Amino acid sequence: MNESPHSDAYRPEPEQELSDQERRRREELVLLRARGIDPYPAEAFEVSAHAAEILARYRDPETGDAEGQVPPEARWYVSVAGRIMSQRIMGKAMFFHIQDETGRIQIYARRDELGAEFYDEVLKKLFDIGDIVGVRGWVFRTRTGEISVHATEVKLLAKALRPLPLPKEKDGKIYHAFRDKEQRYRLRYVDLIVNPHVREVFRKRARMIRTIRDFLDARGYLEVETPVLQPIYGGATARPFVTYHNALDMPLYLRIADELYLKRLIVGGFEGVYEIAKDFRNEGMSRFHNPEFTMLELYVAYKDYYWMMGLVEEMLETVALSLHGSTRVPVGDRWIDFRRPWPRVEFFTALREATGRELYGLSREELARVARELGVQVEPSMGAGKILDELFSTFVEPACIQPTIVMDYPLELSPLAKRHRSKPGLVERFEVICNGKELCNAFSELNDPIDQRERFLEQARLRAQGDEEAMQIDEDFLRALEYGMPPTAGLGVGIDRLAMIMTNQESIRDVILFPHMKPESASPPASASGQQQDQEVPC
RNA sequence: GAACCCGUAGCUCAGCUGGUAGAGCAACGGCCUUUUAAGCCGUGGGUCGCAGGUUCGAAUCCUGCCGGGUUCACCA
Repeated sequence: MNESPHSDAYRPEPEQELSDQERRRREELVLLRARGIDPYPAEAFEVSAHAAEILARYRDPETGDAEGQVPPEARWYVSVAGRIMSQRIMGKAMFFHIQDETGRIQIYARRDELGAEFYDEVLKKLFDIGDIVGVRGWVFRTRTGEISVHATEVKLLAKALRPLPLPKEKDGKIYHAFRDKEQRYRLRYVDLIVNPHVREVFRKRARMIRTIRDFLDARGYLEVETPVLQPIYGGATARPFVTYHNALDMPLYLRIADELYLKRLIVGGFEGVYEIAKDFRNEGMSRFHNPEFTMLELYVAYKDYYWMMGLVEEMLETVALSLHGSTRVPVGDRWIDFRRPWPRVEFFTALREATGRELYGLSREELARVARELGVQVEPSMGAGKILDELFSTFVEPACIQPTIVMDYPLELSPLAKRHRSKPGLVERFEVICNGKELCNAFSELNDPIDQRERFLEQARLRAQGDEEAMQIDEDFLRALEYGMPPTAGLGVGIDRLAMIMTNQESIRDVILFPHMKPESASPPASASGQQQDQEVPC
């Protein structure tokens, strides 16, 4: 790796900046080396067992008797590695816990077995909570019943120079937990070390995605990768991040959706394609929004949105069963039940039930008047679609806690969806609303190239009127449609929001390992205001 | 982008109608060979987010800035 110039913000300051605990740990490095102990040894440490495995296997009362009752030749010797998480030193013997990926196991170490000098001068004085060690020894059960490893060797594998914000625990209750959100998100590695439930959230998230992938693969759909850098962004209404390609001397956009590329693949003859990937939207941040977020998009040829409803129901029910062993998922102080089938309600019916007003067929002016009567602010720039969208998210969405399929959206809101087969002014589109938020969005895809061009032109008109989020005309996509796309059903699922529900987390930051944060220290890189940065970046 | 709340030791927090900082855990020294929020005795550690202002005196009051949280707006 190159030597790169540190910015002032990140250059570590010498001694004075360090806390007393950090200074002491750095001094210990010197003392360790003086004794011939490398605090960062190169060689591998062979691990023969993990904490959870030891606890599980030794639970057997036949082998789980107190030390001394298992003859030496019958002992189970193990080699474990992990981070020291607690220490109790009692003169000539000590206990400590180490934590590996699976959990914690207690270690018992005695001076008369490890050597007086090593025990007194190294283990007691130079090993700290947070250090990573390897331990060899045999498994036994202590007088108080805790399954532990009786150490015959303790080896330092990596010295920790910073103290851990360690919570205390008694009778299952956690004291002084590390819970400052800013610190937890910025120092996610520390969060993961000291907060086991955080590790569990991300294991569940991984299992969720694995389940979805297996579900789609089992049906023969092809997982693909499409461009993140796009010359024209499309597939959703949102403001993009702009970047710059130096060699081509042109701006590029980070994708806001995969949709238009995946449909090109359907034109190309694949009959089912999906992508689970990051999209990027240059919008505000909140506990439901991160600038980069994960989306599943799926397109299946020769299907329509009715078929897709069934698929989504089955897929999310499968996810719930996989993670919870039940279709019922705890979210906050209630349960969400993904058991099929879910209620289905038409967009305008839902609005009518929520507001007591019939809005289907009303003109823009009539909608604006009704909206104002209902206390919803209407800007002059808002079209009919925008007003309906506003009413929907005010009156319908928050009330949908259990998974609900809302179908048949107004045409103006859906420039990529096919016109409804029988209802004028509507499109064959549905959303799954769950826990008061949109979770999925799906249509019978618009495959009429002439109609698609008209929809794009309408978007262009909105854009000309100042709607920054209106879609751009993508001539290449239109060309692809002109070659002919089979009737196709498409689906988008917000993976982060699904993860929030499935892991019972209130903020999207709790299901994204490294959520976006403002820089810690004052000055962001100069010229951050411009989006046409073309400085050479050394790499 | 707006409103409200928050920022004190490594962590969790107290102190805030002004008088130059405290607790528990963590750390350091000592005792302790089955402890587990180990225990007992002793010790150190903070330019109270940053910068200004008011005042004899500011962690405390005022202003601005930085960062975070929540709600709203935009959106998924």
